[in-house]
Amino acid sequence: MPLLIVDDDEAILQLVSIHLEQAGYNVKKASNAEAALAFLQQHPFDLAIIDVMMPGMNGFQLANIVTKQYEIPVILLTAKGQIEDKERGFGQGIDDYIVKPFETKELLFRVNAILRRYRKIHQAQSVVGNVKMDKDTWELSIGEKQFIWPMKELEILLYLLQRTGRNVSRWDLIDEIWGETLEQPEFTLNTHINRIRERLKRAEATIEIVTIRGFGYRLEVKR
Amino acid sequence: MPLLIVDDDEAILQLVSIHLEQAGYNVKKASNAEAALAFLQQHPFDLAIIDVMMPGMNGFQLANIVTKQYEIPVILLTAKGQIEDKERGFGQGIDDYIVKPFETKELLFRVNAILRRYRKIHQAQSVVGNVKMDKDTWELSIGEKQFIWPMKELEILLYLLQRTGRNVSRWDLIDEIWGETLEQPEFTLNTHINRIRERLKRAEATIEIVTIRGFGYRLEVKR
DNA sequence: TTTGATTTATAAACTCTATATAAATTCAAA
DNA sequence: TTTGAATTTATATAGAGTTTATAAATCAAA
Repeated sequence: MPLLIVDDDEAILQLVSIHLEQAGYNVKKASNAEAALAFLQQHPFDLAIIDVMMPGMNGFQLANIVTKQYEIPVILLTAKGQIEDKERGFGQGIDDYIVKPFETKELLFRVNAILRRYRKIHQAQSVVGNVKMDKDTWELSIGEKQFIWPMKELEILLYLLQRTGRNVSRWDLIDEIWGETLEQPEFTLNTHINRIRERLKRAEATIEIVTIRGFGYRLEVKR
Repeated sequence: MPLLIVDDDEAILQLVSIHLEQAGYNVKKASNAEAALAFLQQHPFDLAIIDVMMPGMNGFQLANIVTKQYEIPVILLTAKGQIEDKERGFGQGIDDYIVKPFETKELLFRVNAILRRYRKIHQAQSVVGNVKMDKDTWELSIGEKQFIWPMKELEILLYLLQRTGRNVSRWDLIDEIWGETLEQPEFTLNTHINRIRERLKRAEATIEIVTIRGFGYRLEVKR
């Protein structure tokens, strides 16, 4: 899960990212607000950790943009003296504060907590392996990249994603995706499955569609 | 966003205005109440920061006029000994006090907070790539140049800007921009998108509108 | 009269489906 | 166990149909 951490202090950047990466997160580092915004424009993140005190645009301003525009939770890092900042940030979309100096364990704990909470709310996503798909907007990301695929292929992939690890019959799939109206449903489905496989391979997805001969398909996580 | 700061102390005037300008505000300076009133008559302001202790008309009197007559929020700057002044001002439209000496950062926080409260919009600008748009004034700049575009196109662009990197359905867009009343919404939207693209290209914007066939559009930063 | 918004008309692009052909698997018979 | 026909699935390609883009015309408002 991609996180963004923004701090002008290189040491903290390193320290924090090492620990978060160890915990399985994908961490991008920015040493100022401008760099952070650039990252945000390129990739989707699930959470941002932002230092309040920075040269140029400060953490509060950045946090505001992040919460409003990108709608992801934010954790602010604030120095000891500025605890009153808390009041100013809460209720503005800031999800948590951590006062420097802090234990990395504590940070990790909070990150986990927030993401857990947040994911419950935003459960419009199907995630399997390194493939993530948003049911509402059809946004598809594989690894860090976002992809634009033809609709039919997205529909089929979603159907399979939602049944990962289970056998899905050809006819269930055909019924679900097409209803009745298809003259040569068998071959048409073949074609689509074939194309999806190609794309998954090209995108280096960690999932694959396995053929269940005589029955249908099954989506699995590669290992 | 235009702010007015009134103080007889030239040093403070300078210090504060530099910081506020850095934060993206448009700051006008007045060194006494008379000059301040002259400014207020000429230009609309969104907030005034006023020193209590001034030669001639004092800060309280000025603040009263400002809040009553121009109906904008006021922050009073008060020296350490005069904290009892607080009682005098609150309930009169004074929104906040700051005691000298103060951190410019603190002032900035309060300014942001108050403006937010007042106009509910706080991040009045959308910035993506080299495109910047002010939601209040519809000012649009691409690179260094400013542009005047037709309203409909600005509305659509803003909607997309605020959802950069996300897929936006045609119908969300149409609903948002037009509501219901449109006979051929599909084609109308096409036309507008087309024009926006032309203009973005001519202005050498670093963003582009990508088509999500069968769904809608998505605004992205070019690379 | 000029500018912006919408509609209409036409062109272009892309998806989907169908078809053709190849490859793989199954199964039965030798 | 091997072989080969039958069956199922994979892959490649092309045409039909749909969606979107573009250009031009009309309408409305300033």
